[in-house]
Amino acid sequence: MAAPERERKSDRTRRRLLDAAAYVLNRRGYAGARLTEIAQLADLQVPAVYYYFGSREELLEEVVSIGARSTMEHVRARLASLPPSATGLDRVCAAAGAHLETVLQAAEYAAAAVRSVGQIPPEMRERQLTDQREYGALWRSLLADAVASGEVDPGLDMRSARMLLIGALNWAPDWWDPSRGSVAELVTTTERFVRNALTGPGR
Amino acid sequence: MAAPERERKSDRTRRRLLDAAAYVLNRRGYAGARLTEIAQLADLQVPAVYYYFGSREELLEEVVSIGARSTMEHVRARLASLPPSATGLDRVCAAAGAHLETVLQAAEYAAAAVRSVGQIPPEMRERQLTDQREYGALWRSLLADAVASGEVDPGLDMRSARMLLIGALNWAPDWWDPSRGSVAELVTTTERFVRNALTGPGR
DNA sequence: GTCTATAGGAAGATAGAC
DNA sequence: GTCTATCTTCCTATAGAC
Repeated sequence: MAAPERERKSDRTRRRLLDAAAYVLNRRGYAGARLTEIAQLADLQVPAVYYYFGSREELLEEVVSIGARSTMEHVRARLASLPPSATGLDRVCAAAGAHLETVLQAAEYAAAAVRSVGQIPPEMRERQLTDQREYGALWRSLLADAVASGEVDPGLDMRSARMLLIGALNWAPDWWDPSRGSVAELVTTTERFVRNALTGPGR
Repeated sequence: MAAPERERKSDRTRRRLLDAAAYVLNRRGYAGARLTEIAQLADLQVPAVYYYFGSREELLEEVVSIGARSTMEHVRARLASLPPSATGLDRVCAAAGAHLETVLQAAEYAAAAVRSVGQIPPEMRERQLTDQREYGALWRSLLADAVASGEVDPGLDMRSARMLLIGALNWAPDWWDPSRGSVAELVTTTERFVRNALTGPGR
């Protein structure tokens, strides 16, 4: 029995709420994300939110959590798809491209996660810290590998370089205008930019 | 007559309010910047704010405006101080370093301006657009010069590269921890990072 | 599941005393 | 200049009908 995994209506409504919350969170910031606006976007009245989530905070936290996880998954999947011949630097560039794709399109969630980190309440940040550290560790090891294989400019402090890199990617939702070009084009320039930045001059 | 330009008490209070607003704006985002918190930080009660500013919005807008201008001025000053022998790329790197210095230390204002752009109300953004365009134009011309003198990797789309670059700089306040190193060190790595990113590989 | 009605609180803003 | 008291609005959250 048990019909095919058809998504129940309830699940779809819940997802509509999360989608709406991610959208609003991106545009208004954490404090500015009002339930009225979120509910309206999801074609509901405010009280319906409380059928699905215990509180406004719980809803927003789930958005941030989904965003953080999906970015990590997308990056991991991209890395897994690379041929064994890929160098450490190739892997870094691929990760950068995948991260960028996620914050730009895969969902508003990733952008929301990334951009409201600085504004969420302390206890919530605490809970998200595990995921963040895991993602930070992934990048650290990617860069360490590239350094170890001698592909990276030794004149760079790796912690700073890593953060500059991630900053460049995370800021993209702020200025990127889909009508001015495809994600793919931007990803191409970005991967080149990253490769240049890390490789350095005369080798 | 007319005593030396001693700052009046009123001016000092006004500045305290602006400082407090910049601080809060950075940490809470645009919607989260409450007058109660701002006033408290400035050792005042909320109504006193209205003696100096017409509204909460007016106060926050002045913070953003000061931030945008001071970044531009700092960058301009740095560029003016370079020897005529500086190449286009040298100038780009110097501008990046100056921009970074400003958002990291010169004031909370610059960081506030840069980081809440995405959250401020539309009419306010409209008014700030002139300054932003001017700053954008400055960067465009810096990069165009560097391209013209053949110092830049022709494989890069310049608009994307410019935005990635500025993003990397603007994100720094989010992760930079003064206790882990000096601004000067970070500036050094950043200038190298930028030079690498734009120069490209084998020349 | 989703609504209407409403409680409870907090925020921006004003009035007017000092 | 700065305060206390207060108005109004808006938001989160709950009660309870359908």
